Amino acid sequence: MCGRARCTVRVDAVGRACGFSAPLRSVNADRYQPSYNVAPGAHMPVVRHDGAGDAREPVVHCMRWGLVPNFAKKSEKPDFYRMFNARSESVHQKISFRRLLAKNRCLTTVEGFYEWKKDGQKKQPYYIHMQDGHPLVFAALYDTWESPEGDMLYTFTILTTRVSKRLEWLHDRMPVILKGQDTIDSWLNDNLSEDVMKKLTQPYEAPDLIWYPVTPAMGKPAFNGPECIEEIKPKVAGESNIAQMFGKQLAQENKSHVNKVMSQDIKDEDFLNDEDFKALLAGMQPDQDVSEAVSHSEYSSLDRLNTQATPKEEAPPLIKPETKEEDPPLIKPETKEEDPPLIKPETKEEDPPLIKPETKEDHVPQTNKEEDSATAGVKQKQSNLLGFFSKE
DNA sequence: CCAGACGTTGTT
DNA sequence: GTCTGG
DNA sequence: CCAGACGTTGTT
DNA sequence: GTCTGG
Repeated sequence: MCGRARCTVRVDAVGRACGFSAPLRSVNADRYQPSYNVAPGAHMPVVRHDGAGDAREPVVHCMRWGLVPNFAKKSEKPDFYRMFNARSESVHQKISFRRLLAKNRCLTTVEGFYEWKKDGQKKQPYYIHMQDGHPLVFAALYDTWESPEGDMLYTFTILTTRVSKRLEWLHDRMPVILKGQDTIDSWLNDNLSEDVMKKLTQPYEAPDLIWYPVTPAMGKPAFNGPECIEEIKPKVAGESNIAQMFGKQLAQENKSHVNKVMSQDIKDEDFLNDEDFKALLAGMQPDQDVSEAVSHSEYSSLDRLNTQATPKEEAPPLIKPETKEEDPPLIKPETKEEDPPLIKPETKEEDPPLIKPETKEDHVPQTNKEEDSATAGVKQKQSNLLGFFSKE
């Protein structure tokens, strides 16, 4: 599945990432805060078609992740976590999604997403992304919901599918990644047959989708800087020492067949690098000044790629997830503070202060007051097609 | 007819 | 909105 | 998705 | 465990 992502793509690069050569009009771009750790509820750039007939055109519309269906009760707060994913296998038999298939398909682009793999008690997050740093294009559906105040809320959900063979050891679901222009166009334009649908929702198998472990600190949504995607050495039971060496070696082998994806011309400037991001946090415009940066964006961090980043095509998982668990490493790693002893010593001496030390932690942006924008509501003109999705 | 649900994970 | 359950 | 809280009384 | 918040 997909419940967390890095979304730092610039709004003006989203269209290109989806294969549009001309710049796209944008809607509510101001609400989008690029982040290395977006969760449902956040605003993200989405490409959808707006208008009908001759006026029909693709736009980059910043919407909130997590579908709030049109019929949601106005009496309660919108819940962005209930439907942030939609299973592609069942999407046409689910009431909440089926209605969106004809006219409300859209795309969203992220540089990568996170999955947590449980290793015993611990959960280790991994960052999954294209080896060359290009954004991933996800298939998505959007809907609108009118708030009690009369504002129109746009939300979307990301389609998921079973995982590719390669990703199997990590997880069992993954987002529907559209690969290639034909696939993207197919999803966006109004001609979906069952066959096409099936083809589009195949799990992404190519070896240029890679992953590595990242700091567990990114589990906290407020931890949303570039550190989120820094590779760490997994301190995971069963994945240390030998396994790591193996992974490293394998990753190197795999480096030999890196291939380029899509024929588009995506440049460094399309991504927020660390400098841009810091500037952004500081309230500056990413575009102005901010050195020329570039230096160590995607690519330098890619050089540090190692550890079982890329399991082989059909090779079984390097590390058998179930096989280990309690296996002590051959060589005792240096003192791990986190290591739970077999028997819990009661040394746990956390004296609760009478008064909670104030958790200075968040500077979380303000609440979004979905104000009435000049945006016209979508004129949904029902039209032809789609007798298809009435199967069971 | 009206009322109520409408979704995804992951877990042992 | 649209489907299921009573 | 993960993180963090999870309660009452009565008070200035 | 279960709910809320981001």
